[in-house]
Amino acid sequence: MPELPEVETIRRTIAPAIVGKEIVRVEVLTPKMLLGASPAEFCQTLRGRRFQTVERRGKYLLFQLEEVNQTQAAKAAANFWLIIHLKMAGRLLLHRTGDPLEKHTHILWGLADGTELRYVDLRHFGRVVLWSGEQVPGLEPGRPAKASAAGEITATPELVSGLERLGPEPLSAAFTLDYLRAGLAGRKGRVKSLLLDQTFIAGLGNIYADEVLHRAGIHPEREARQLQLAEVERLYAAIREILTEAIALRGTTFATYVDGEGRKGEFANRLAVYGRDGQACPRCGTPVVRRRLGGRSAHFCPHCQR
DNA sequence: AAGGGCCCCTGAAAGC
DNA sequence: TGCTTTCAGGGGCCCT
Repeated sequence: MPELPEVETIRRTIAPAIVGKEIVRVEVLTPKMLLGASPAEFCQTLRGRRFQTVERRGKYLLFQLEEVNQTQAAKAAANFWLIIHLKMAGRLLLHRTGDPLEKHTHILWGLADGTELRYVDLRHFGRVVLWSGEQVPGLEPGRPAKASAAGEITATPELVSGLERLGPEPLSAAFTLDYLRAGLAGRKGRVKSLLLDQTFIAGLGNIYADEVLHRAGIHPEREARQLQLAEVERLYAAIREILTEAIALRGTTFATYVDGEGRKGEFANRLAVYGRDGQACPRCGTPVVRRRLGGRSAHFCPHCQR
């Protein structure tokens, strides 16, 4: 379940190991993970290019590519991006070329220095898109951008349209108390459902939504528009605090998550409610409750969260 | 607008 | 003990 802190940790561990390095070999072992290009197009386009930047937007990873030894004209003509969403169980791992292949390895990028970036995904839910365009859609943290004109390779809308429609980055200046207040006002849905809505805020998933609501002392089933200003202020602070702390601890390993170096995240030790149903709330000792909400499990303290 | 259900998929855990 | 069923979940999509 990589959410914003896990994806950011992966970005930070992967980036220094691949930026500036040329891709000399690409293998697609599971074609269905690819959108927008055939395996042959995918491999051919990536070979001979170099990772230029690695960015994150919400739970998406965005790899900008540049051609090795290209002229300025060629540079302008073909700007490619690799867009990856890890969904439930996707992992990006750094290996030496020739290391034994882990089960559920789907894509390999062999680099010129003998290292290899691997996409591994037990659930096969994640997707990888090759995107051609001057700019990648939705990159600005504040407002969704319109898609730039695509080149000869057209990405399948599914993944890219999700990227385009993302709401603001919760740790950016674009995510203000006023934005949160205005967004909650008038919404009849439950506050937790809204926190999980990626078009409202980018990057929260089930774990951090539950943790944020616990820190803010707000019941997940509260109607969004009924929150008082003091509660919205607590919610706003909790979102930024929890995400910042989780990034500092390199994310949460609950089941399968590891970063690019194979390391687990340490925020699991800090979880107050998620996965702790029946155990004592760290604040008041009341047993944590788990309840089905919108097809997902919600964990909360019935005493602290009203 | 918002909620429910379905789907993708595998492996762990629970049920029989 | 061993086979079968259930469940977990990000998010797109469809239907009401």
